[in-house]
Amino acid sequence: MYGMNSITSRQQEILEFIKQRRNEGQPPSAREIAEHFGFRSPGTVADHIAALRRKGLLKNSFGQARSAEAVSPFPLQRRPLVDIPLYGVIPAGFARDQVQEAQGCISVDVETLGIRPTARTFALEIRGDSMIGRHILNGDFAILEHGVTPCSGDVVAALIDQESTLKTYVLQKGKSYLRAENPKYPKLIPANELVVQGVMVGLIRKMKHE
Amino acid sequence: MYGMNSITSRQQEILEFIKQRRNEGQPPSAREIAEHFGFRSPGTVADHIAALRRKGLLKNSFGQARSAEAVSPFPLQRRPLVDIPLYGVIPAGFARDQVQEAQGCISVDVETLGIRPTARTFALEIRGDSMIGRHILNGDFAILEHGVTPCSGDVVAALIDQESTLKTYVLQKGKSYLRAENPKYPKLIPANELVVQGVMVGLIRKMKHE
DNA sequence: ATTCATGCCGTACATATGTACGGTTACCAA
DNA sequence: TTGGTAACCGTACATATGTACGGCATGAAT
Repeated sequence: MYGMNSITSRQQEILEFIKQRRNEGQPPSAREIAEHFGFRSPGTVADHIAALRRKGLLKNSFGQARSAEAVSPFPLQRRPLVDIPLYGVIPAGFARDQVQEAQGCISVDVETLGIRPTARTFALEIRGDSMIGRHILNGDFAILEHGVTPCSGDVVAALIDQESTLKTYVLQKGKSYLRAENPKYPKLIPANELVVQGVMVGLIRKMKHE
Repeated sequence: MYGMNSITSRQQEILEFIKQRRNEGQPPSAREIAEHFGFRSPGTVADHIAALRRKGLLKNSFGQARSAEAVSPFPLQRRPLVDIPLYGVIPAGFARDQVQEAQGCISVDVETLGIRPTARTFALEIRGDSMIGRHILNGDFAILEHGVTPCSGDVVAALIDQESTLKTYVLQKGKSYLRAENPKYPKLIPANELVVQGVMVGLIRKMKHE
């Protein structure tokens, strides 16, 4: 006996192909796999699928079209994703079904950010360095959640002068303020009449690297 | 005529269902949609699919199983994802097919991080505050790319004393050093003999928020 | 009243797709 | 040699699945 438990290079190729196609859209059908590798028989693919199943590397439902799914090289390979709409400026009102203003979309798996798919989650590109004291930089993407009551010390997005800005929410002696985390912006703004658009729950930074 | 161009609530429901199922794994078949909504005819689903296509909200290939795909409410709805293995400590050697040591997996869409799917991308959970000067905190996840030659000023992961640490790579007078970005760690380590494991290209932060 | 889109039912059909079965070749091990 | 696995080919067959066609009811617009 040889290669009983380890994966062969051919099987590796096929597994990679399936994973790739899944990420691009649909998992491939058996005949699509056959065509890609030049097989003239769908049975050949079935053999490989069976081998990959035996070795616990692939999962698929019996008789279901395009159901091949790679079992995690990692404990959990594909987790539920959230599609987070990306706004440049937060609109004043949150109309539930008006997502037209979204400028883009960020997809991150839920586990990574520790977010429950609230559907009230959105992203905001940071402008300025007013929150550098909290290590939030210009160009970062803040992940926020709408409809959560902020605690003191939370970073929140609020609408000030038609512009949404990120600030620290401070509760002091029963009064709430917004504080910038940069000595250049020493202002403490009363937050009584302000609309808090969301509480920050995560951050994504893209390093400029050309 | 009424409702010619706008989407009806029923169609909205079906579109949402398709999008949800896509995110969870496979797009649904027509009969699965029918079952979910209590339709007793696949033709009903076909009608809705046709309507959604007419309105440019759905895309699907003719005759292909499970190919329903929502056309972006955003410019691009589902983009290619990268599955980034998450290591606690980077192993000394990078064996191409040994991914067992991965402790988890982060899924982010490529566009967001501006990464080409190099398959040599990995993630690392930050320990310590040695890079606080670059606004990288304890508990952050660094996204790194292996096999890239670092430029001066890049943040890199290097293996020091069996531990991988994040440092700034500095090229000075033809010599290369590693520098911590924290006054508490004022050391400048010669990088000649060091193995640079990867260059940092992105960062993901999860705010502790219970 | 007439027309048209929506929203559904049933049935039927074409094909896309998974799966089974038998055969072939090559390689490795006992 | 004998046995087992891998890796293919061909040809079926069962079913999963998309699609077409005709029909019915409702509500809105003309």
